[in-house]
Amino acid sequence: MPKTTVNLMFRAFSDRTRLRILHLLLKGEMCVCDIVTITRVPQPKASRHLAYLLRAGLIVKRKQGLWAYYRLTSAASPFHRSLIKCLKECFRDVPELAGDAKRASRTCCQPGGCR
Amino acid sequence: MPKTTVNLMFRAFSDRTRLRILHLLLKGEMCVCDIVTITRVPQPKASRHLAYLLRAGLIVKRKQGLWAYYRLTSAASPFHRSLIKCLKECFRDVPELAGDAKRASRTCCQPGGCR
DNA sequence: GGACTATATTCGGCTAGGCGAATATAGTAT
DNA sequence: ATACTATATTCGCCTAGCCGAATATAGTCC
Repeated sequence: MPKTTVNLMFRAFSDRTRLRILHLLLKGEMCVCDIVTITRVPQPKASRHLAYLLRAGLIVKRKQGLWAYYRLTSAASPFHRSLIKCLKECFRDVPELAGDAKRASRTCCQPGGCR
Repeated sequence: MPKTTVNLMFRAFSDRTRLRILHLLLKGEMCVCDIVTITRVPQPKASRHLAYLLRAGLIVKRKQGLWAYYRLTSAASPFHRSLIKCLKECFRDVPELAGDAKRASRTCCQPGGCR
């Protein structure tokens, strides 16, 4: 029985680290080093989860020189849109998200990234 | 790191069988034997997934004599409500759901269940 | 009591997936 | 070339969780 996109997406949301990354990307494109700085997650771990999200079709990658920028894919289906809504709404239910948001506001995170 | 309710709920939605069961329960309360008949899933497997959904706080159980009836919990948080919206919207993205719906309409599934 | 029914749980085996640590890749700079 | 930076991947280990098969529980009926 092959897995549906729906299953993959739910699964992607079910990990705490991935949820944090996805939530960060709600604000827009972000490079790996910013994600690592903000979440304080070891870099290989962040990259692994980003690869997972990429496979699930939830994010896209843009390579520029040495940097890799990720952003959420634009939601094509109503299902995908609702899922993003869930993401926004779980802010108060996941403890780490507040701390991430605070650190994100202090991190440059301009268009153009960590430079 | 303890798991949040959010994580548990997403995880609960990430299994195909559970998604089918949850989708059935959108129509209202249902007993295990109806779920088994409609989904054609082996009974122990259905019970196992129902136990999982119970732990995740997504459904509640009502025991009446020999029968066990399950229904969705009423969504308390905005997050939970959006998640249920996702459930409704993934109908066309998960192949089995159409067949389940067809069989559900042929099954009695009245208030009072399979009897 | 025994037989029957509906549901739940346990067991063993297998796979997915999480982690830290180490290493690889690849672009930039000198 | 070397050195440095950002990111990705691999490795080995461990846990969660899925499955079918078998068994247990528990309520009903005779």
